[in-house]
Amino acid sequence: MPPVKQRRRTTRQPKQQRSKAMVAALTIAGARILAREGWAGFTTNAVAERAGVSIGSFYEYFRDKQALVDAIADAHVAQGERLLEHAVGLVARPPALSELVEVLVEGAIALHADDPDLHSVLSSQVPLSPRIHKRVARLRSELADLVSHALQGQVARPRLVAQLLVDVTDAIVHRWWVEDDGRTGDPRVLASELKTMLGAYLKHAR
Amino acid sequence: MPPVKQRRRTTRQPKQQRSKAMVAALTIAGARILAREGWAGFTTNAVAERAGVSIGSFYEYFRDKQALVDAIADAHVAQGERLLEHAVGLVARPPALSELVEVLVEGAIALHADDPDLHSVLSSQVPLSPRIHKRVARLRSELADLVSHALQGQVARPRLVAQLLVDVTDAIVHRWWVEDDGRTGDPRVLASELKTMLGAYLKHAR
Amino acid sequence: MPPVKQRRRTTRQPKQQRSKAMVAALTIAGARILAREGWAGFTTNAVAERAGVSIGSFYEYFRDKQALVDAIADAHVAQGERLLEHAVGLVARPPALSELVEVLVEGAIALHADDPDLHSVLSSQVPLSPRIHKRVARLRSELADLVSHALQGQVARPRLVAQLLVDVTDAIVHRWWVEDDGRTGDPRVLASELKTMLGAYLKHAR
Amino acid sequence: MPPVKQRRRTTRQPKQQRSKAMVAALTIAGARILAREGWAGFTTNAVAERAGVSIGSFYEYFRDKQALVDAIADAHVAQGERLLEHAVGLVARPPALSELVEVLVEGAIALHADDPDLHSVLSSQVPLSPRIHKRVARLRSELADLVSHALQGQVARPRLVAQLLVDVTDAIVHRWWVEDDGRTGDPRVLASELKTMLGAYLKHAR
DNA sequence: CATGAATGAGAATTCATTCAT
DNA sequence: TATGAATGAATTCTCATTCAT
Repeated sequence: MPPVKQRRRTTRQPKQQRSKAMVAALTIAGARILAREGWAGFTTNAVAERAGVSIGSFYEYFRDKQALVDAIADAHVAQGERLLEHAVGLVARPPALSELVEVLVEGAIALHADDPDLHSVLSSQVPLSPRIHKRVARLRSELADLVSHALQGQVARPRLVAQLLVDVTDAIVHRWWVEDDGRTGDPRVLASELKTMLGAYLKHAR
Repeated sequence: MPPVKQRRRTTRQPKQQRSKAMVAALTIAGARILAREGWAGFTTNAVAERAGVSIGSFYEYFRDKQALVDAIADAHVAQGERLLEHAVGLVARPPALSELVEVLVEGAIALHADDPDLHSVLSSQVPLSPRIHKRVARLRSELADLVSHALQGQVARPRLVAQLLVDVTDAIVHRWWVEDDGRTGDPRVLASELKTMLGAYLKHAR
Repeated sequence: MPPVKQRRRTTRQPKQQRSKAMVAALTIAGARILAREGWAGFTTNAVAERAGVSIGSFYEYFRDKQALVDAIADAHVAQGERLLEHAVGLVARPPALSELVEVLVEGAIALHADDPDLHSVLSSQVPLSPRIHKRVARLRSELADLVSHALQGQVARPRLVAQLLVDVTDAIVHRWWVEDDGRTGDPRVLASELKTMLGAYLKHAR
Repeated sequence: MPPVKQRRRTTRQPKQQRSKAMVAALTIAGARILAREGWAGFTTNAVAERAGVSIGSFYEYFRDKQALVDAIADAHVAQGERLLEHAVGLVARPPALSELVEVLVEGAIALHADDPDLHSVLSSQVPLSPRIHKRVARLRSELADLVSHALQGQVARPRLVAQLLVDVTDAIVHRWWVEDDGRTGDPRVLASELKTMLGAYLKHAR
């Protein structure tokens, strides 16, 4: 990006600034309504009102309702990506296998602990566009690549093993943390047992 | 003006042949629409039309839209229960650990291979009543009991291990067969690796 | 009516017998529903069910819903007529003015005490056909004639006075007994004062 | 499927000019339809169409159909209150008994001469909410208080007498002017006789 | 650009009535 | 005649979206 002159600092790109603020306000308002009232309460008028914006402006910034849904989902996934990047930064290179399991499971839990109501509604009621599904799939895939890299030389077929680790961890934590009806039992105990399972698997795959 | 609610609303039980046929036709039509067009296309008028029945008849047999949703979900879960019972019947008593893993994973796959589009819509868009959630939870719980019983004396804390086996298998198969956008890779290969993982875990837990 | 031979006593006019029973059952069932659930709960299917008759038979005996409403109203008015005839039979000929007032007011009260819920619904919610309105008007008119006759020679313009007596009594008792929201006060005290008023009027008109 | 009820439902207060005009247009259109076609023709779509407004706008200004009914009834009662206040203003303080009777009867007639078709439908077909019933009861009660005050020192038990005067006058005029099917006779003649009756009563009660 | 009143297609549901058996 | 399953027009109400100001 070419350096910008110091002049006109206070008024630079007022349109884009304003636009971004508007989009952010609507996205946040929408996420809140979705989390608190579910899909049934999520109407464009309700979102605009909560964002303190006219319904006309809503349609200035979003083509239609689905566009807002996508923006909310995008933001949620992006937040997940950020959490993940952060966690990855904390890991020793290369990590010990036991550390890998620990980080994977705790990372998944942290991920699902972030705005769990929104996460729940998003995954069980909201019609997400294929783009969002792809993005989530890509995120998992990249994570599997990372894990695969860490497993190089330690297990046979590291990519496959990595894929399994990531998918199992995410799927099971999702079920225990967001889908459960209180039937399954203490999720912390289960998570501990999950680590045992993954550890045993890695030891065996070595 | 909607009349004050105080009708007996029998919604005549489907005792007669004809009634059963009607309920079946509507349930099937509804399931087909749900599978093909998703929740958005699932309107009472569309279901009645596809079933070749008047909208009035729809409400003769179902109290309201939710009742049909429940019937569809019930039928789907019942089909799952039937598959499960069948699979259980095929298992040696007591099964070898390797057989247990085999049956669990293949059973889960068979379960999710049954009308996967419907299964997908049902689990990600449709507002299911608590009764259905309970029923699914109970099904899983009973399966875990079964597995737990088979593990008696072979592992420490069999109920916990069984719970983990069942939940992991179901969650991961659900993801691969129902949620996946074609990113993950060949699910058969993954399933095979899953068996390896569960086998390693059981061996370790012994 | 020509004398009927004694033969075929037990089976005479089975059709008309049955028909009358049917009409009566439906009329009574309809009246009960109207009284208990109001106009909102008064559906043809509900009436047929309560009468233990199929909806098809309903339409065998009544052209449409309005015909049943009219039958119910007719029966209610007829019951009123019967009460009136009875009361008239008890009155001295000619009655003293004070007795006349007494009988009028107490008669009106008795009239309104008969199935007051039905009476209330009939007069404030149900769309009655003009025929019924006419019949009620005629009943009042005939009563006024009766009263007028009793007043002959005792007051000037007896028909006018009679009309006023009848209308005032009926209107005010209707208001106090069926329309009142519990604001007006003790209706027995008011009724007593009403008699005072009517008495004073008759004395003055003499 | 009707969304779960939890909206704020402001039904924006008619603060602005435009809003008031809208509410007025819908109320008037509703009153016209009620008067001309009765409760049966009174559908929300018919009202909106007659008001030259979309059905959506109807629900922007009225929570539901009952809210419009209430508004129409409120407006009708308010008109009655206005007439009454006006009439009261014209009365000498304290009025002679004969003037009191005159004002009461003529006031009641004026009241019932205002939109008699609407008045009729409102009192015999429309399901009015308790609030409206209370308001009408209060209006009568206040009128009785007024009359009672005027009767102080002129009759024994003025409140009771006042109550009777007001109730009789209102009930009988209601019957003659809005319920009558042309059977009763010339209402003006009857009204004159009514005054005679009330006058005789008051003279006697003195 | 922003506003928010207005729109109207569309969804759920009811119930008087019919007609094949 | 009796039955009652079936019908479908009609009704209430919602909410995504537009457009005049």
